Amino acid sequence: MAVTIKDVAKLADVAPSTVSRVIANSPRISDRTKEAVREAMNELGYHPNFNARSLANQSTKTIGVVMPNSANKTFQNPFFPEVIRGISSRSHQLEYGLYLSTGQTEDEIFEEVQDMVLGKRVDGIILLYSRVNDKVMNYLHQQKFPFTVIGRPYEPSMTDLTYVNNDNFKAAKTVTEYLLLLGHEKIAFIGGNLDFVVTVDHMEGYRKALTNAGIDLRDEYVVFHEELQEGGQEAVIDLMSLAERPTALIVADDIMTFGVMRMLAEMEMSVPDDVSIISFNNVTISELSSPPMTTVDINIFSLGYEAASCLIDLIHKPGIEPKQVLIPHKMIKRQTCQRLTPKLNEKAK
Amino acid sequence: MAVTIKDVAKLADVAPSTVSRVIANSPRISDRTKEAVREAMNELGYHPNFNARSLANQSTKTIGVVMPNSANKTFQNPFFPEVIRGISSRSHQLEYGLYLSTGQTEDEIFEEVQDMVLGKRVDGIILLYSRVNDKVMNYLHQQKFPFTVIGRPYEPSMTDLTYVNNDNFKAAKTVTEYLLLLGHEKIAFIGGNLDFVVTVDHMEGYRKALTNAGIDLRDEYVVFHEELQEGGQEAVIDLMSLAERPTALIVADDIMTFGVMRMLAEMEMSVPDDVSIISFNNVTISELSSPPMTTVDINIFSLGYEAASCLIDLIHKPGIEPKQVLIPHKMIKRQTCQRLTPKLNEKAK
DNA sequence: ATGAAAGCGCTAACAC
DNA sequence: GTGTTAGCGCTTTCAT
Repeated sequence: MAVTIKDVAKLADVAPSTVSRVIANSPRISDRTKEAVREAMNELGYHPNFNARSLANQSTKTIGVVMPNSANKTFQNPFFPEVIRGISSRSHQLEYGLYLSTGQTEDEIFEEVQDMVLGKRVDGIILLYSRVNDKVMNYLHQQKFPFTVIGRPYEPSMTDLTYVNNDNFKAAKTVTEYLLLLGHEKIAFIGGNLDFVVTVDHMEGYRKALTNAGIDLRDEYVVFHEELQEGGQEAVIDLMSLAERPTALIVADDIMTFGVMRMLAEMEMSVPDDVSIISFNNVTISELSSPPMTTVDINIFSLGYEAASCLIDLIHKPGIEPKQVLIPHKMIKRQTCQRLTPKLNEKAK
Repeated sequence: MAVTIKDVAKLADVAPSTVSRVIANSPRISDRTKEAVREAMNELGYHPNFNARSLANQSTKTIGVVMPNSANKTFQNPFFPEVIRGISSRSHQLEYGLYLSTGQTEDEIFEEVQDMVLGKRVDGIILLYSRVNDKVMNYLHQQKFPFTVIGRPYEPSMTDLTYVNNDNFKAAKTVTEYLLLLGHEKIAFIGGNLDFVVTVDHMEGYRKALTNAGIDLRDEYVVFHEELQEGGQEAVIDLMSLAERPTALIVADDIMTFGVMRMLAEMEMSVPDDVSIISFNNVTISELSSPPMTTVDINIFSLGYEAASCLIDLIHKPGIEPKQVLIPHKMIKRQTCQRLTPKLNEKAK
């Protein structure tokens, strides 16, 4: 079909194996022949066939990126383009390609992952989420296939995994303490899907801070919602229907916060005068809410970048120690948090 | 290494070719042997090797997705996850995988694309953008490699391309007319990067509507900005510094609109009381601006879905006629447009 | 320093 | 219906 290594060999008057060595830039080939072969390549417009290479090499130079089921709107979150940008960036540097999962349901994704590993379609996999008791993660683990997780494995027993994560527990704790310092005591927590480990960690941080402060955790103040924007809106309805309205809200995700703020505006409640809000992620549009939201920057790009780094390391040195990378976070104070005034406290009742 | 077709053949006591035929579910194999072979497969846990298949077949069953250079923030737009979701959905149905470009600059991307086609890494390519005089598009075209474009080719002469697009000209024209009907005459246009064909089309639609209405197009009212959110903010500064401020804004992209609205809020100008805004795309967060923005839904998911459909068609039937698919758009009226009152007209001066 | 040849795992043309 | 065999294009011992 196309021009192959043989054609080049013929033209350069050498053996195919020599051409192969030139491609690999083997030091055992004389500069003279290297030159000649390269010339022949150019003349013929030779380009190595990827599949042939992969087959002979048992290596594809591509990494699989597995997203959560895109059936629901999770995927709409600007979080994903940004992690992928991070992964992309590092993969490109290290000359790895990216293969994307396309499944919409958990089962479809599981099938795809099996295909990727058993069919040797990729050299390693990055999991873009960490769900409690996740089939895919268990499978990869048990297959001993190179993979890294963005987030933390749900089981402490999975100590031999490589993952990159934020200290979500601490972030949530700090954020709660911050609100406490501002005088808030009725602090509600609007979490994401409880199946995701990050949600659990947020929850625990929130709980811990309250406990430390000697404040009872009220069940009515803790709600979880899967859907991003709709969830935010529903959560607000639930929370603001309570006899004792919260004066501050901790929201799992910036996009959700947009929903929260929208609904609050509709109720003619003002942020931060009537209620303070702080959330997580600091995606790019976050600074464009009205008012701009206070949030925790979790360094999404780095999460992706490091995950790719670790994975490729894992691929190159199979026996290597599992590594846990913690990406720092940082509170970004903008305009949705305010000191609680006694007057507001009244009003809230 | 792993279990191959030969192992299965041996166990089932047939020839390797028979096993291959069973995989392809060839009708020329008796049900009896099919059963036997399948059993052997299960017993051994056989899974076909992808690379071997691709090599023998000259077909990879994967499609390359090429994004604009992610170095700048273009990529942050929720537009991309959504097109990809569309592409994903269709590809999955048709059992194609997705391979993503990772290059950050135009040159890097070009190199990658060459690799994909020359290295036979993918069977076809979807271009997620359409830039004026784009190297990649030209290359693909000249190589006669199967590809589809989301957007319209910049050259009318490229009549043999398959692409899926919105009628961006018409959408922009309609939107301008709508503002005109609301009594606005000082209508500004905030466009995206002029290198993108969509920007040109928007521009033309805007111009046409004004001309039809007998209104002169003022150069000061037309600004272009590459960066999404920052661009929106800068544009507002420029526009509102004019002696005669516009009373209405047409913004190329919802995300930009967030920036626009943020800046307007900072200037204490109210939307839609002081200025009306209408924009394009209707990404998911669009309804969560305050106030919720009026925008044109361009059906992003369908753009991706159809692009994948067309491409795979192109791959299966090489000689097929090029096709142009037009995805309908729809104005979504929310709360950022208002009839111009004489009083407002005064104020604007 | 280079060549010959086997093999990566699968498909397909050709036999029977 | 099923087996034989020759590739697909590259890498990699093993010779020399």
